[in-house]
Amino acid sequence: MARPTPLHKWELEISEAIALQHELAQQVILEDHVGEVHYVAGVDMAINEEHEAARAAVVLMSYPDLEIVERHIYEEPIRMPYVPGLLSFREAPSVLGAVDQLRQRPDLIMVDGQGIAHPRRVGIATHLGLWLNIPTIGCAKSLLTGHYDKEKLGEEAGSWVPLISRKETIGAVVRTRTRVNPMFISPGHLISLETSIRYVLACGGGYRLPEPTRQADKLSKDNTTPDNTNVNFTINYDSSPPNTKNMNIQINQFKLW
DNA sequence: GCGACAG
DNA sequence: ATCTTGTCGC
Repeated sequence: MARPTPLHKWELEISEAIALQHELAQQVILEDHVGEVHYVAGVDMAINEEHEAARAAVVLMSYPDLEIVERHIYEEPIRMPYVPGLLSFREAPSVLGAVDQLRQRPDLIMVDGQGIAHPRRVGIATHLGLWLNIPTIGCAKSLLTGHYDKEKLGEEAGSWVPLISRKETIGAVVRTRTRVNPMFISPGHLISLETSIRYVLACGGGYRLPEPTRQADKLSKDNTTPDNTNVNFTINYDSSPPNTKNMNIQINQFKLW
């Protein structure tokens, strides 16, 4: 896939990253700019503590068949610690490294994490959508911010309730599987909440996670040496070294929320 | 003031 | 995210 023009650099101080999110929030589009969907991609990342490496994975699937078309892995040194609200600065660069390897451009991307259901409305799904200019959906396994009526959420797959923050609907709590903990779905960029929910349910393969994200999750965690079967494995040995020490000191000096 | 806090 | 065994339920 052709590399998009970089929107900004990723090596930022915490205060700068937060300021950047405020700017990016102004550019988010929540109307549907989703064309015909033939390909859906799922992205995820895993950490190899032992190697201090981040392994991002992208799985491209046909839609609506949900057959695996492409699989790519991208590995590089961890560049940031995990800071609530700043996840994209830790994971997005690696994810982009994996997405770069796609031959076919996805019509829609499902991301593990929040879209606009974020304190500044710029979760990792939103950030990736802005960077790639491709519709994205945030598919998180737990809540970051917002509240919802737990009583009104049905137990059956397909039921959902709105996720509210500051009197606004920022996403939906969706039961993707009967009697299983719900997923926190929110639009990333170039898509509406209604459409986001529709595609998440349409990509359900009988598991809690939507199929594209589930496949990417599996691939990123797979310890066995990736076989050459539809998997491209790229390692960036000389990317910018981790600057986690400075970050850890900084974390306590800013209001992250 | 205290708690909450994607992965 | 990651650490971890068995186990309850459809």
